[in-house]
Amino acid sequence: MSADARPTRAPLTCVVVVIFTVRDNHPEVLLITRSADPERGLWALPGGLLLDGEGLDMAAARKLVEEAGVRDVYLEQLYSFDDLDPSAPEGSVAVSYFALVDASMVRLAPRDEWQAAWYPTNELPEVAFANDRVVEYALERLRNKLQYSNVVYSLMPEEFGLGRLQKVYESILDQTFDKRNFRKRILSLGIVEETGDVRAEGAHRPARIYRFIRREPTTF
Amino acid sequence: MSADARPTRAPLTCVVVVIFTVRDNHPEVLLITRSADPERGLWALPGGLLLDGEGLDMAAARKLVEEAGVRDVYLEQLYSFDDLDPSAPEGSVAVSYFALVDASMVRLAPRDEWQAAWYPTNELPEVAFANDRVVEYALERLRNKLQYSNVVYSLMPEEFGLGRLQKVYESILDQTFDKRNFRKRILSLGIVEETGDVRAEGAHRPARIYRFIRREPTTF
DNA sequence: CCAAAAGTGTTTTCCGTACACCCATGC
DNA sequence: GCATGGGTGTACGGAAAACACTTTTGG
Repeated sequence: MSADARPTRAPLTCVVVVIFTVRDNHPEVLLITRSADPERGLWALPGGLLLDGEGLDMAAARKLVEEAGVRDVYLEQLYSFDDLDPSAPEGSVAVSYFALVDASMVRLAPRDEWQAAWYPTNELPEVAFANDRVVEYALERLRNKLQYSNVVYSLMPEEFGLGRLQKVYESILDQTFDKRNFRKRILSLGIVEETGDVRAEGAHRPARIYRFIRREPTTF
Repeated sequence: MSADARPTRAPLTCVVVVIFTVRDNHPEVLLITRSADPERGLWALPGGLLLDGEGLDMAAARKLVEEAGVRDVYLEQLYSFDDLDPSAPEGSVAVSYFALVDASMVRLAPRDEWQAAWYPTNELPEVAFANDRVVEYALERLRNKLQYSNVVYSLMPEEFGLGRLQKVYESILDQTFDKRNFRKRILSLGIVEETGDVRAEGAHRPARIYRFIRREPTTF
């Protein structure tokens, strides 16, 4: 834009997606073993270059389909990092996203060349490209987002009991809540409604089943 | 990253900076008339390509120095847009930033080739590259940020009266506050301290002068 | 003396938190 | 009958909101 001719840089731009789920009361992210250099063989977040004619959101959504087999889940742009791959001489920009998926909806594509696996966010393996920083940042954003939005819908099945919902909150925020206060808060938000059904899940009283009134992002 | 060979896209990546200030009880942004195609002659946000060896933050900070003559102000990455310049065949990614400057610190560089001017955020001229969307997004983020951080320090001079500070909050949030409640809230945050001075500003009682204890970003 | 902004406390409302017991079920 | 999670109401405390008058100055 300026008229002078200082040497400029055309960094390679790619997307990277932090796909969260909650399994076994732990927040987990999807990692993939890299099949190409650099960092071949290391675990990394799903990501890659944009296809021809593709926008950033589209590329991130495509990764979700390719790697987790899900679409129409909560997906939000996170941050653009310029320092994840110091090996790129022309510089690199990684536009990161975070996504929330219900573990029961996920279908990991069977692969010959590389593998995909869920890792608890606090027990990541060695990862390429400082991807642990990206996960950390995404987790922080997710924790904030839980406070003032309904995005948790994207981590839940269609129908669920409030106990299950509470466990998801507790897993991500890494703290426990009083059952009565939690229910009061959630119900007062008016984001869930009773289905009328109950479901027996074990050797105890069956739970009333709820669903989200709107399965789309809402800010309180 | 994948082994297949679908055609990929290497979008041009640039930075764009929304520089906010408050003048005359209005939030304003710095715009520049474009001296080059495309969109020559239209107003646009300061921005451009990265210089060789430069990171995103560095490029944004450089724009602040070049266009507003300020450094060490609050600067935060905002969002990366992929649809601001539909004319670019290879695609374009604009990494946007927002900055907060005290109007009295700004020294707009005198230019032959193009002009810079402050515009109230609600009275933007016709702008290039959908920059109005970027401004709108930045303003929203700024409004949120005011609620839970001290970033307003970057919009204020070193020393100021609480009435002046309240006006800045009111200008940006476009609402008025009760004077007593405002003062209570600010003082209880413990982010400002009295200098001990007072300053007479007009035909009324002089105001006690305060300063920010820490002129760096803090989250409440 | 008048206009203009500075400065000051109390009351009420609302929300978040703390807290303990009974219920329905499977085994 | 016992272990397990489901389900319920009340009381307290702190923060935010509502609200009106006096002070100091310049002109």
